[in-house]
Amino acid sequence: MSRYTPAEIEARWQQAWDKNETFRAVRSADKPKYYVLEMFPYPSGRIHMGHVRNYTMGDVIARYKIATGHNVLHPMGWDAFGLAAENAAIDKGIHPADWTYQNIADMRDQMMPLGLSIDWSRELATCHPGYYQHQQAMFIDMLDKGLIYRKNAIVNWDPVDMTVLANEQVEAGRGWRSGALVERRELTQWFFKISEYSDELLQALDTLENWPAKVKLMQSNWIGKSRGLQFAFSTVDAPDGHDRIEVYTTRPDTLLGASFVGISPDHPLAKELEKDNPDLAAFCIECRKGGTTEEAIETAEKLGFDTGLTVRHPFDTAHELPVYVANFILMDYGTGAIFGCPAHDPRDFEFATKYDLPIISTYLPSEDAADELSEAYVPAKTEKVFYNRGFAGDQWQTGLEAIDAAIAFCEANGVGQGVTKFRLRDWGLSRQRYWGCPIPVVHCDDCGVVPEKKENLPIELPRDVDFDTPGNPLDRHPTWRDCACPSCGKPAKRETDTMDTFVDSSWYFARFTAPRADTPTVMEDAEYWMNVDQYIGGVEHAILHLLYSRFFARAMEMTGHLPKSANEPFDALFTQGMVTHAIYQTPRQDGRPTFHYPEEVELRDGKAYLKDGGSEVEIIPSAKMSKSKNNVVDPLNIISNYGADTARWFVLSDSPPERDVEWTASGAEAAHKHLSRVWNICDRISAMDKDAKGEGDEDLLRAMHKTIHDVTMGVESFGFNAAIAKLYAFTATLQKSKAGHDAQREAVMTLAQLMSPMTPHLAEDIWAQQGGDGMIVTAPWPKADEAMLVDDTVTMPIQINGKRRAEINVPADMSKEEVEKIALAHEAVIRTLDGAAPKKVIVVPGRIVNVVA
RNA sequence: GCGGGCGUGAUGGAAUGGUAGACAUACCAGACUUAAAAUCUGUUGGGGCGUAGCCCCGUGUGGGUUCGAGUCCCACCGCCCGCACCA
Repeated sequence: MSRYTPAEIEARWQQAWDKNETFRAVRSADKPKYYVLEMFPYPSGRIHMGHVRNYTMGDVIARYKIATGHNVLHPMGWDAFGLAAENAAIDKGIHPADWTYQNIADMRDQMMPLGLSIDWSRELATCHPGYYQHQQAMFIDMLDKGLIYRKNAIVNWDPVDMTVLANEQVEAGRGWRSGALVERRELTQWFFKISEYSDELLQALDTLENWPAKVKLMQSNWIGKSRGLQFAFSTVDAPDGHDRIEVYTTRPDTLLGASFVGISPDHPLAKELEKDNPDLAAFCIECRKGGTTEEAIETAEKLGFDTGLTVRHPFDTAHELPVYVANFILMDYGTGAIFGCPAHDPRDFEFATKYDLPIISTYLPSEDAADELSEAYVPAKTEKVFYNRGFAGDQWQTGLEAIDAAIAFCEANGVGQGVTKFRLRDWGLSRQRYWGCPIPVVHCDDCGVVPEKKENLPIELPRDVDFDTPGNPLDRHPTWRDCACPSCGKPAKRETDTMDTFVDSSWYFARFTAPRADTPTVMEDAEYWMNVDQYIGGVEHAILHLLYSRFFARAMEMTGHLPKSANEPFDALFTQGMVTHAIYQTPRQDGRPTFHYPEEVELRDGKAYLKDGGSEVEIIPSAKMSKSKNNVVDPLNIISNYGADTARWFVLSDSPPERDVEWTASGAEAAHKHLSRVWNICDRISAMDKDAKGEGDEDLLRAMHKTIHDVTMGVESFGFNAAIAKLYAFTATLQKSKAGHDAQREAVMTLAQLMSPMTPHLAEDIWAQQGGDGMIVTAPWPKADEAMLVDDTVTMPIQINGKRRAEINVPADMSKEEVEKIALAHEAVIRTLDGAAPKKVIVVPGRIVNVVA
C-alpha cells in the first residue's frame, strides 16, 4: 500500500501543467471564452490565507470552466503602487521600487506551490513603466475629451511635517508620525468627472444581474440620487455680495419647520464674516482641525456658532431665522448651507436642543398627536402622516407626495426650483506622493497646464530620490521637474502629483487581455476576452474600486480603448469573506497584551497554554488575520506540512465563501485526513481484481450521479462548502462500497474529477493511476444521468398544524389526492383529528403534507 | 453618525418558505493494539414522561405575515465591512 505524499505529487503535476502550457490563454474561435479574475494583490511581501482563499476560489471556477469546454483566461498581476512602499523607504531606507519588486518576487514564489491555473505569461505590475505609460497615454486622451479637470480641494495637512497625509495616516485627528493636530488645507488637484456619469452608473446597476444585491444597493446609495428644492434665503444686513444664501433640501415639505440656517465653516459667507469677528475666526479654525473623513465629521460633537446674522423665511419675510456656522456641514455637498428642521432630523434636533432653538413640527402621526416633541419625528417617506404645518398638497399625505407638492408649490410661487442632485462627488486623483504613476502634464509660464506629448511617454519616476525629509520627493528633486513645454518648447516644470492607486486598478483587467501591447489595449483582444465573466474579491471593495472601474470602462470607451460592450466590465461579481483566526494573548506588565503566534500555543481541553513555560493564554475570539495581532497562519507552513491540496480543500470547506472562515489546526488536519482517505481508496481499487464482481453497483452509481449533480450545482453557485460536504458523503459511501471493480473504478475516477477543481494535484494522480485519458485538468466534466437522480419512492413528512408528526413512504409520482388519502389514513393523523374533519390539507408533491386541524 | 451585511448545538456550519442541526470539528463509548498513535464503528440540541415509544421547548430579543418562518416584514440588541488620500 502506498502513502499519500503531496510534496512529491504536487511538484510533479505542476511541472506537467507547466510543460504542457495548459493554462496559456490564446484567442480561439473553437470554444466559448471565459475570463475569470480575482482582485489582484498588493505586494505586501507575504501571501496570507486570505489570498489562498481568494485565488483558490477563482481557480475552482477556472478549472471547472476548462473542464466544461471553455477557453479560459485566468491572469495574475500586482497592484504595486502604494503608501506602504514609501513607508518602507522611510523606515528601512529601502527604495520603494526595490522593496516592491522584491515583494513581488517573494509572493510569486509563495503562490506557485498552490498550483493555480494561472497564465503567468500575462503577469503585470502597475508600477512598471510598461504598464503605467499606457495609463499616462489614457490620461492625456481623457484630458483631451474633457473627462479630467483641476479644481481646489481639501486635504489633510500635517503642520509639523509640512506634508499631506492620507486618511489612514491620521489617527484621532493627529498626524501618525508628528502627532500634530491635522489641519485642512486647500490644494489645486486633478479630478475625473465621474459625477457626470452619476445617472448612467446608477441606471446600469439594474443590468448587473449577477452582482450581489447588497453591492448594487451600496453603490446605489453611494451615488445617492435625490430630488429636492434649491432656493435662497435673503439675508438681513449681511456683508456686500451675500444678500442671499443658497440652500438645497430634500425635504422642502418641512420648510415651515425651519428654525435656523447652517453654513459650512468653508462657506464664502463664513470666510467673509470671520474677517471682522475673531471669535468666529477662532471657531472656524477649530472646525478645520481634525481629519477630513466623513466619519470623523459625522461622529464629532455637533458645534455651532451664532453669527448674529439673520435671514428671512421665504414664506413669511417677517419671520427671521438665525444663521449658524456649524462644523457638520460640508462645503462639498449641495451648496454648503442648509436650513435646520429640528422636528424631523435627529442631527438638527440635537443641535437645536443644544443652542436652544425652536422645534417646530410640520407633520405628526395623527391629528391629535402632541405638538411637543421629545425627539425628532422621522417616519418612512412612504408613510401617510398628518401635516399640521403643511403648505402644499393634502393634509394627510406621504412624505413623497408632500415633497412633490412642495416643489411644485415653490416653483409656482418663485421660491426656488426642483433639482435632482447626486451625492457622488468627482474623483480626486492627485496624490502628493512619489510612489505612483506620474501625471503627464507640464506647467508652462506662457502656455499654462499642457499635456505631455505621447511620444515622450513614459514619464518615468526618477530613481534617485530621498525620503529623509517628509513630503513628496518629486517636489524636491533637483532636475526631474525640468522639461521643455510640449507646446512652446520653453523651459517648464513637470507636474509632481502622482495618480491615486485606484486609477491603476481601474483598468488592469482590460490590460490583461493584451498585456504586452504597445497601446493600452488592443481592440481585437479586448473584444474577444472582455468582459470579465467572473470577478472575485473582498466586500471591502464593494463601492470605490468597482465604481471607479465601471466609470473607467466608460471613459476608456470614450477615448477608444474599450468597446461599448465593455462598459460594464464585470459580468458577474462574487464577494468573498476573510480568513480569521483566534488571537492568543497574555498580559504584560504595562497592561497591554503580548500576542502569541498560533504555533507558540498548545491547545488542551478548550484552553490554550504557552508551549514555552506552560502558562495559560487568553483566547480572544476570531478576528481577521493581522500581523499586529500575530494571529496569522503562514500558508507556506501549511503547504510544507500538508501540501497545497489540503490548504485549498480546507479554505473552501466549512464556511460559505461569502462569509469569513476561521482557520483551525484541527480543520486543516481533517482536510488532510480526507485526502489521504481518498488516496487509500484509490489504492485499494487499483489492487482489486479487474474482473471482480460485487454487490450494490447500482447503488454506488446512483450515489455517484447524485454527487455529480450536487457538486456541479455547488461549484456553479459558489456553494463550495456544500459541494465539499457532498464529496465527504460520497467518499464515505465509496469507502464502504462492496461494488465490483468497474463500478468502483468509475466512482473513484468521477470522485477525482469532482474534486479536481479544489485538489487538482491529487486528482491528476488518481486519474493517472486509474488509467484515465490524458490529464484530468482537460478531461470533460462528468454529466449526471437524469435517470439515476430520481428515486422511485420518496419519504414525505406529515405535519399537523405545521408540526411534524409522522412520515410516509410513497411512490414519487403518486398524485396529490392519493397522497392526501394515505396521509389522512395515518394513525397519528387519525389520533390527532379525533374524528373531526380536517379544515384543510396541503400536499406539496415530493415535499410535505400539512394537515390543518 | 450614515450606508450595507451577518447572528442556528460545545465549535465551523447545512437547510429553492416545506422533516432544523447535512458535512466537519470536539467530546464520549467501542473495535484493532501489550500499549499508544494511526485507522475503523457508533452516540451526542435542551427538558420531561407511563422510556421498543411519546410529549414539550429550541435558529440573538420582541412582535407580525403564512396552512407552514432559520428563511419574508417591522422594531430592538450584538458583531463585521465601507464612508471618497489604505488597498
